[in-house]
Amino acid sequence: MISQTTEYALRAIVYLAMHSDTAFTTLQIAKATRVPPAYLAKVMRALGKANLVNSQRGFGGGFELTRKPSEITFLDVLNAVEPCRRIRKCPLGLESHGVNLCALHKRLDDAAAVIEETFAGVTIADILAKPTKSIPLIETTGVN
Amino acid sequence: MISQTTEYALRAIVYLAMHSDTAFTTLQIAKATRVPPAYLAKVMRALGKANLVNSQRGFGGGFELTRKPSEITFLDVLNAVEPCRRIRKCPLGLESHGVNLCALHKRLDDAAAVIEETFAGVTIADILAKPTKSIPLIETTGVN
DNA sequence: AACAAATCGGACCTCTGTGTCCAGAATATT
DNA sequence: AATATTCTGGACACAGAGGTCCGATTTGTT
Repeated sequence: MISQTTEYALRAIVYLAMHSDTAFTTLQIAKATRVPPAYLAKVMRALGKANLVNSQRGFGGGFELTRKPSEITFLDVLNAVEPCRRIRKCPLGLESHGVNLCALHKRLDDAAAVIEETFAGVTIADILAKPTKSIPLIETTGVN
Repeated sequence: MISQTTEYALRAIVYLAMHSDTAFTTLQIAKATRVPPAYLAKVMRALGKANLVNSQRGFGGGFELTRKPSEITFLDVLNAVEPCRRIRKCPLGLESHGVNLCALHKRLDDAAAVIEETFAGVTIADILAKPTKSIPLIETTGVN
């Protein structure tokens, strides 16, 4: 359902959110999130263009979030890398249907709508706050 | 969200449901549903393997549903052509996470789960019954 | 038996998502 | 000023989805 690229983008954003106010290089993020470094570089550029992260070149540079984790939603990240394609008009091109979707396409679009709405309501801060057995991106040793 | 192939498959199934107890050739279905004929042939084979349609070769042959529209769900069709990939274990391969998804992946899997559950609850009969302004696959002239 | 109508199966093509790589531009340190 | 570090932008490679095509096989009609 969700593309690989979107998942990578979310991992990176979550990682940055876990270590606020510090810049991280592509390589650092890639290592921590286990995303192919060269590909993550491309994803980070997309996140930059969407203004979700600031980038700083040169020595000591890297990426950091442009706003607080509580102000970044899943949908923001999704839209940055893979625009959510809703069904706006009849895919068959039937003139008489036009914008009035038939039951079939209405149902399909409803599914997309649910995802969109759900993701719009979930922030990165929610992910950090949620107490689960596993901590995002972190490998816990038996010591815990 | 939903693949092109799945949409094609649904169109074909809905079309057959609208004309029960008659066999239709790939070409007939393709024309009515506006799906590329050669590709629909491949999709129909998949639907046949999933036992959603019966196929009859030779003169007068074609496809028809194996069961009543009320007994075929969206999920049946989805699974026939594009198995729904849920997140079963940590995509990073973190040992400590394993089957206990972290908040991030839990959310992503939840989205997939919602689609899966929703589609499991919608039958082809529902699509036919639903009175909307537009009738699935049918171009209505101004006469209506 | 011969023929025509259909599906079946697989080979092949194209395009997009995923992924790699490298030269160039910006920036901090020395 | 020289150098090392890091992002930027684009070219290239690979795999899978979407799509085409054709010979082989089954089946009904004549």
